[in-house]
Amino acid sequence: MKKHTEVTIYDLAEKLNLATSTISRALNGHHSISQKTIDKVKRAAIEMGYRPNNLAASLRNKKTKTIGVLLPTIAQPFLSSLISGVEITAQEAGYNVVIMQSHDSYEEEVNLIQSLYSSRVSGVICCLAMETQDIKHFKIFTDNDIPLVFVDRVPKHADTYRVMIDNYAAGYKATKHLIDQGCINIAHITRASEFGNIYSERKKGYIDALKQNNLPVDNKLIVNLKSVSYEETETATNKLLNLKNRPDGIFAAGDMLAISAIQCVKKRGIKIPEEIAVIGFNNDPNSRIIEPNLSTISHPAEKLGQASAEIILKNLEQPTKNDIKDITVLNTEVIARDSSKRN
Amino acid sequence: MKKHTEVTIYDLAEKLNLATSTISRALNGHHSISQKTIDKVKRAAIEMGYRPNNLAASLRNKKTKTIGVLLPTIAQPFLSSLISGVEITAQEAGYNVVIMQSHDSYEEEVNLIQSLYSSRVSGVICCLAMETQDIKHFKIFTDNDIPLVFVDRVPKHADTYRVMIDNYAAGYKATKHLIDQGCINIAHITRASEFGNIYSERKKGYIDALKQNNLPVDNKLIVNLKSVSYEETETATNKLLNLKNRPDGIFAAGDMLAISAIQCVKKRGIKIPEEIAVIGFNNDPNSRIIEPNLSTISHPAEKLGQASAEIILKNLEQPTKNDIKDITVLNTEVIARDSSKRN
DNA sequence: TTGTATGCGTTATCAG
DNA sequence: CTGATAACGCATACAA
Repeated sequence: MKKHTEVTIYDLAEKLNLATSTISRALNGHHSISQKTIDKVKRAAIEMGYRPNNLAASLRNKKTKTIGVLLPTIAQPFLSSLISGVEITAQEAGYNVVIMQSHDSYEEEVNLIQSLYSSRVSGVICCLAMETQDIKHFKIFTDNDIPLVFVDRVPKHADTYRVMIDNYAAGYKATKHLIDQGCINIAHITRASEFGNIYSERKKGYIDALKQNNLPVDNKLIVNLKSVSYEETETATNKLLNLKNRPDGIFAAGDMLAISAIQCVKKRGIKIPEEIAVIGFNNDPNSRIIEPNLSTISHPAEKLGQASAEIILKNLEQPTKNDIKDITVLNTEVIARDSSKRN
Repeated sequence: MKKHTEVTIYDLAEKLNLATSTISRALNGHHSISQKTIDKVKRAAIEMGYRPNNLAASLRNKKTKTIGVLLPTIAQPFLSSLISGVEITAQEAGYNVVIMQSHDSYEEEVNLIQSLYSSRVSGVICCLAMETQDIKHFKIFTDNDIPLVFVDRVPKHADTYRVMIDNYAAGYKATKHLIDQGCINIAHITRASEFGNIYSERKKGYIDALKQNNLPVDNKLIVNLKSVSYEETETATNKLLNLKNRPDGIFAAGDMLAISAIQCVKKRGIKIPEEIAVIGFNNDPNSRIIEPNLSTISHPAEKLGQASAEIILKNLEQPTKNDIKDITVLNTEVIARDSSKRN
């Protein structure tokens, strides 16, 4: 039997000869209602197939119990792990998660932010699009006291929460690791710098590691790519390999970049790690499949998501009056595998 | 300046000396409103920082313009591509997407389904949890004419839309490919069968391909794993390699299974594809990184997502009175790479 | 073309 | 402990 008619608290009230307010309270286990009534109501609710309408409740309460997540794409191991962390944390607290992809487009990001606001999400977690150069479109959230957390690719100067890793330190560590393996001519493959500047920070770490270890910084060894495609990485790598002073180490700012580089190096018959040591960034699943296994920097994606969600939840429970929006920095470490180990 | 007070159509009405109904219609570009008023209203809306409250509209309209997606996990290349397909299609139509993960648990699936219903999503796309053995928890959607689409891991008998690949045919093709390469003793590594029976279909295809090519079916060559962990796959593979009649081909029902198997085979110093040819399933990014590159079955994940979303959208536009819920079957093909090519 | 009145399903306030 | 009623913000039927 189809019931084309939604069962509401009115129906329950009528059936049980009670007021809707009593039904509502009973359903929510309000303390001022006798256990007897609560039981009676709940039983009837199940019997009649009552399902609460969150929409109505949200409208009334002015809170939706959903967290909006906006990021460049979800089809990337790192980001889908991050979402997973958000989702699990939110779910435990009874929150839903709506996910949107900006596809690294500023325009889409702006539109989706509007849309999230119109949906009256309780909080927002965002990883900026590659294209994004300003964050004025987020003002609507801060203006309306909707907790906002930037994660991973975050603006450098902003009066909002930020959850991230120390990209500078990680870049330093990665480079230092190669130096420790005996590399003295280290190249850096990275992406053209952006507003969220995770890449530029990694690069700074790279440069400082070189300097502090008395190694020269050679701009010809630094490559800024527009995309992460295999082709672009291959030509860039080939260029490096053709240099007079061919690098003996490569620090790639992402695992896919590193993997493409390795594939290219191998094609040329150059030995890894003996002739060129390689380290990537992110600890993608792929890094354990490429041969030799890729050394990389661990990136606590799921924890970033979890931390972001927790900040939102905490703020929703007890809105911070003071404007202290702290920055959460999670730890990273070098994972040394065969692509760099020269024992 | 913070504005702690939401701007509503009432505010606009007051400011412009118009009725709220006029405002509402103007905002929606209703044809019965003069262009002049429309312009005036829209301008004022922007000026005053008006943002539509989707919640209220949804409650009134009884439609939320959001699609619920429930699947085992999003942190898997195949599934995150699928979501991506849903999301892009939905976004174009002005729909939002809420995503939930069952983590392959029946209990979680049931709870989340309730939650989706309570949120009054306009439609639902679901890939069943591994544990799930029945689908009575979805009855609430069909009972209330909320379009429901099962995708990929779908129930065999159900009066709902299904979007999937032909797992039987794909299993057959994969096996036939190995036979064509000269394999005569082909093992099959798969997962313990489930209600959504994608694996059992693939296995049937495998068996029929053997039979129709006059090859014996040997149960010792068929391995059913409980998980996709490397360890479990490794021990299973070792068992196969220790058999008296060692297989000369392996059809793994998933790329990760195939990759683990390859890694194990290589450890033993057995040559791929000369001594053992391997084919996987899904065309995960990983399959192009393992060496030798993994032959596999293409799986149109994003298209599955897109097709599912389109069915939901079409149904929302013009609800199907008749109960014809068709099954959409997308195409797959063999992608032959080095792990199986024995030219 | 515009205005009036009402309801969508809840919850909170205030009374009893 | 329970009940009556208003309000959340919007969109529609009906009137003008």
